[in-house]
Amino acid sequence: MLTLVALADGRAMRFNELRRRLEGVTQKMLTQTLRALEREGLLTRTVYPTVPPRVEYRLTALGEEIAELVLRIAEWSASRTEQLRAARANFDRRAPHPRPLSA
Amino acid sequence: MLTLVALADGRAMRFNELRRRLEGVTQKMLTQTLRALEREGLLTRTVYPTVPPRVEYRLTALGEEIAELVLRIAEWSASRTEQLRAARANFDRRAPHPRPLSA
DNA sequence: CAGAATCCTCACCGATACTG
DNA sequence: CAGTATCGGTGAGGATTCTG
Repeated sequence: MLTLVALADGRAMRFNELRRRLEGVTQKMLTQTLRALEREGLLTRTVYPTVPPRVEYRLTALGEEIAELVLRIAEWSASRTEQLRAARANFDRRAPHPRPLSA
Repeated sequence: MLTLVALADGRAMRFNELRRRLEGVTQKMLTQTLRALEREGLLTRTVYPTVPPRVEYRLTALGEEIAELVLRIAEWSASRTEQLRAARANFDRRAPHPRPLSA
């Protein structure tokens, strides 16, 4: 999801560059996610046989299509953070059916 | 995700009705998902104190906003199933770096 | 730099039984 | 009907180490 957003501007990005942009993601998960997206045909992985190695990831046409849709959701949720936060606070305050963990 | 899509037409739906529409979902997961969505303020849960009980779920205005965005992604992926399938097949055939589990 | 390999934990989820 | 409660396994993912 956010990996797609990080690439949504159409630029090619290197592995650690992505990793920095998606702060908090582990190397394992990023690798795994990129492989999955590559497998779906949403991005291409290009290895330049230099030393040190350089690997670039770039969205395919297919990838850009869905990245745009995902981006819209990201923007929507960013624009609604306050309402969402308020809803959560309200829900937790009124603490419905399953009794909360209030001792 | 799909729970939002199932409610995207704006109708109120009952628990087992949703469960049937989302075939494969367990009762536990559906309950859990509905609670989460309710907590985010994306849907309302209305209990009619009849016997047997009747509980209706309906998207809020906020929920309809995001449901529409999610619906677009669902439609997109439905429209691209063949390309996605082909990409997967191709990827698996060429089986990149991490050696596949081919014995 | 861009990973692969290994180990290990715990929380996710299914299955099952019970209830107002 | 619409849940809650409990148990148990399993696999996702973190941490760490190693490499071309």
